[in-house]
Amino acid sequence: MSDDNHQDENKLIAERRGKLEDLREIGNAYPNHFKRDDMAADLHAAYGDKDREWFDDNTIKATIAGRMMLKRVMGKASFATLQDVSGRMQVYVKRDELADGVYAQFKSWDAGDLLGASGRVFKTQKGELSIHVESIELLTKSLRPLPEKFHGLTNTEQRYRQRYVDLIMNDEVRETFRVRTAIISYIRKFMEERGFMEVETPMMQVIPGGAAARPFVTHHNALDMDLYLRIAPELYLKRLIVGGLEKVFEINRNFRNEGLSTRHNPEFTMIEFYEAYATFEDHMNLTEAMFRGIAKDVMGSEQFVSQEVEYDFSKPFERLSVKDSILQFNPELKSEQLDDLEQASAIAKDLGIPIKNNYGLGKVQIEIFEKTVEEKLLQPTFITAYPAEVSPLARRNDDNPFITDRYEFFIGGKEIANGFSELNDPEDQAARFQEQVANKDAGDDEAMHYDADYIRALEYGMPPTAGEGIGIDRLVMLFTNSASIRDVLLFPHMKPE
RNA sequence: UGGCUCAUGGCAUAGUGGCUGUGCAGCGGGCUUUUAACCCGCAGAGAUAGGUUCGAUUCCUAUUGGGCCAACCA
Repeated sequence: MSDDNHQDENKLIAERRGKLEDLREIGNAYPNHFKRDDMAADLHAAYGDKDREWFDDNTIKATIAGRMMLKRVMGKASFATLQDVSGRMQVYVKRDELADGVYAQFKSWDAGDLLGASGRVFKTQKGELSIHVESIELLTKSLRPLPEKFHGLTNTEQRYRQRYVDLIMNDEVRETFRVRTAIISYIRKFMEERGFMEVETPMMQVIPGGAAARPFVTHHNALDMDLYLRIAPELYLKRLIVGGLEKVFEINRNFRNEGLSTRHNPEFTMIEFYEAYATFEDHMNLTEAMFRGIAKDVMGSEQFVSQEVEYDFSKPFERLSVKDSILQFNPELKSEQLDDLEQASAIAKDLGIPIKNNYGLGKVQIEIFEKTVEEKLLQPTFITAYPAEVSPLARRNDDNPFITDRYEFFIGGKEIANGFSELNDPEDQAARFQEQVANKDAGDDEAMHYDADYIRALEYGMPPTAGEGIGIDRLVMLFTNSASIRDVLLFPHMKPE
């Protein structure tokens, strides 16, 4: 910003600073004594349907507080609109009904100032529920001008950088985050009702595990050692299963040192849960119940539209294996082609997928799946039978060791969840870690580390267990009809100004 | 990281190779039921750095920041 701009901005702020100076001379410029009794939404709910005459016979006193969003001065009387967290309430202020000098002060107050007002509830000639003010005071002076009152704040960058202004100006943004919190609250209750225990496991890990992703590195000074911000809590939660907690979940942030997009933020929220003596099929059912419950109990309907896709969660969610889904969306392909590494690799290359030498058949199949199927899975779909090669923590299928008892869950063409029956064979797990280490040595910096303590834990015996992780941000995007993950994060990651 | 695109008063927008308009907000004045209140007057602006040009906010290049797409991933 240029010096000129800076000066001009200061003109508006300087005007308000001058007003603040005057306030300081009168007394306490930042009072803290005001007690509010009423919320805007409660008053609307209680009296919104009364007609004008009703208030002649019923004197309702109300005391509200909030930010002045609109102000209309008409000589010796004025209207203003105060906004609190619940909504808006109009106040009517008359010079001759206030203490001496208060109306003159009111006229000097600016949009954005925080006010406290008390008076009688009434309806205006046009029928708007309002408060006929008997006393009003300034609670906090706002030094910076609000955005334009009709169009609000639309500049995307400023909305994200100064979310506080976005929240002041845009009702739908407040609503999105209210829904986000309601969904998380619902999920927490959903899990607790089923006997799951909420736990907290390390965010800073010596060995980052539980997913294939690049971690952030930080340093512990006293111990003089590098630590990794977790990419997933998985291996710690499964240690708790070994410890006998049997049903655990954690809702918290993961950190991945990858690119940003409309679906990716470096820190994002996941729920992971693990349940002893359950199978991946139990968890597909659990997931289905959870999503249906969110639609019904949080959003109010099993039928809704998000990003121009119509959903009806009263219908059962589809289940389809990786291979069958590829065949369904690529009708020209034959099953046998997908079972042969050379033929499958040729198909992938035709699709423009770069195939590395160390790719096995399973990896090639997944590449084909991601290229040709994933974005087309608009309706809720569990894709099952993931190859073991790309599932280093999942239990092998009893009938077909090439695949695992694993699924991913897709809605709107986006992966929302990933779950499987857990690999609890310590020797198989050790071998799979070795494969990951070999991949890492071959240059795959997203391959997993060998976690010897995790193997030791498995050697004590982890009961047959199933587990799942759900990306909360994407889930919230679905239900709030948000196109970008930034719209469901209060403070999305931005480069410094 | 690559492609496309955007950057004008506090906010929202328009136009232009030759003194940048408009609305809201602000300041002064008027107005005792308005609601994006209204009426009169005033003040305030082209991200940064270069280049082309008599002259650049406008054209070109680079930089910075944003958005979308692609890549990585969830």
